[in-house]
Amino acid sequence: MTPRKQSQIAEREAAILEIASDIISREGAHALTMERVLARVDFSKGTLYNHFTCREDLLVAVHAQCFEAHLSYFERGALFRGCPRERFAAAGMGAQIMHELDPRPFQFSLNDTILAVASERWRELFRHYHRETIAVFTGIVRDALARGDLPAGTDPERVTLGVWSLSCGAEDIHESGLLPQRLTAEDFNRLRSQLIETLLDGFGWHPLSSELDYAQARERILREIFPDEARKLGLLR
Amino acid sequence: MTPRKQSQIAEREAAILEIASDIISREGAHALTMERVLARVDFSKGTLYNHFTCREDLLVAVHAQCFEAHLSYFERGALFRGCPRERFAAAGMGAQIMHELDPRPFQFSLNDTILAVASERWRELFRHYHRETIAVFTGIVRDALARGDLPAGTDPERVTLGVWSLSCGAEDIHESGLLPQRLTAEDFNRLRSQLIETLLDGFGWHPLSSELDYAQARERILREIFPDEARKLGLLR
DNA sequence: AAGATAAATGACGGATCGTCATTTTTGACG
DNA sequence: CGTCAAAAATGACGATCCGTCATTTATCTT
Repeated sequence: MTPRKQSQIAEREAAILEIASDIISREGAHALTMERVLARVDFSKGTLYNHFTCREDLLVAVHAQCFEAHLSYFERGALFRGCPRERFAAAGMGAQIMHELDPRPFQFSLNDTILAVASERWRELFRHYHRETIAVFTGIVRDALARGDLPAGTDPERVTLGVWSLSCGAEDIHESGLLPQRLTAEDFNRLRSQLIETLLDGFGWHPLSSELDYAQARERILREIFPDEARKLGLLR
Repeated sequence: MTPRKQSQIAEREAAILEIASDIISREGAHALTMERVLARVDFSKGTLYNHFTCREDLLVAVHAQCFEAHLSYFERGALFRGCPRERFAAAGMGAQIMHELDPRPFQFSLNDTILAVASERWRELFRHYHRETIAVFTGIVRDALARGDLPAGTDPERVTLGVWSLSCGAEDIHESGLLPQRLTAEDFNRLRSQLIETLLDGFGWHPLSSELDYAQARERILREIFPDEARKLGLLR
């Protein structure tokens, strides 16, 4: 296979994913159909099915890509020079910043049955990024445990699972439109962050949110880790 | 309309909901199609569409029914004679017991777009039970606030939202099969309960889980509130 | 240039959706 | 009971979407 040809195929794949992602962000996952992708593309159905074995496969691929995009932000946040609890918050802020730069509603959880019918290629990529993401957060929790910031015997995976669940669940509920009062995206993100901090307080992770100046920590994180993005969003300078 | 006729229509509706619920619990919501419901019923498509305007409408109706079924258990738990924190736990146990008696995987959150296309009848019924359920929990939180068990100024709705999010999110993640280790339903329920208790500790809701004998509280709740169900499940006597 | 391999095509059968003109049932009333 | 209007039930229909596969086209090898 000539490189020319290879890159053409890769471009096409990227284009499909871009279109699929656009449809999902505009109208939700249920609106993603192969026919609609085809309508916005200049090659045939058979070629589309060479890249993605079925509708679910494409859905998983979009999710995997989204995970990949988030992961780099999580990792940057985890590099913040501060105590583990600040680093954990910084990693979370990474996702929020990314979301504000490119606001695509996104569920990080995929149904079992959807994953099952997807191709091995995309399913494993999705699982890979999922594991990597969990690992970033769990790594920070382990650091906190090593320093004695968390009670000995705390299961690091349980902390991550709790935060992850809370985050996904809040997203779900927000998207269902069933919240008593309608919140702006910004208010909702603040609420979610506060709930996560409350949960971490519940684990006894020091310094507790009452012992930490969050406004200042947030300022430092933005300045030191996400300066360009923060400026672009008008959060800095 | 003669009563004979009316009850026949009501029976039919119940039958449809039962079949739909069965399909969903066996194969997931994606497997619910009008055609498959029709295949298990002895009347025609047009009649089915007299009861439910579209697939999504039926989905919302099933969810509303499930909410209704849970609500009575939540309410029973809330009547437990104990401190608010115990009552909150008792309400949650109600849902678990019901789930074990009739194990149907269930998401309490419905997509915005699904609710939007459903008929007003079922959508409003769903919203009604949703609000009622939230109100049960939020009522207990208010009682705790009134007694000074929670820090003054705590927003009761935020507590409920946090618990609800955590609960739904954990369910999602469990069903995605992405947990590192595979958990039994029982282990998962225990894990979820513990995460919720941790979150409530984070809110500073006294008595904290460390200050309370949970095994004993659980025993009392089963004995006093859910004696029949607990015995049937072999949790008592 | 010819043959072999890989990629692309789109027509097709099948499932499902939701509609609606038509038929059947029901109930009210003389 | 017979008539007739309203209500309920029917199922054929057009439309959308799925995923396949025999065929055509492009690319590579020698």
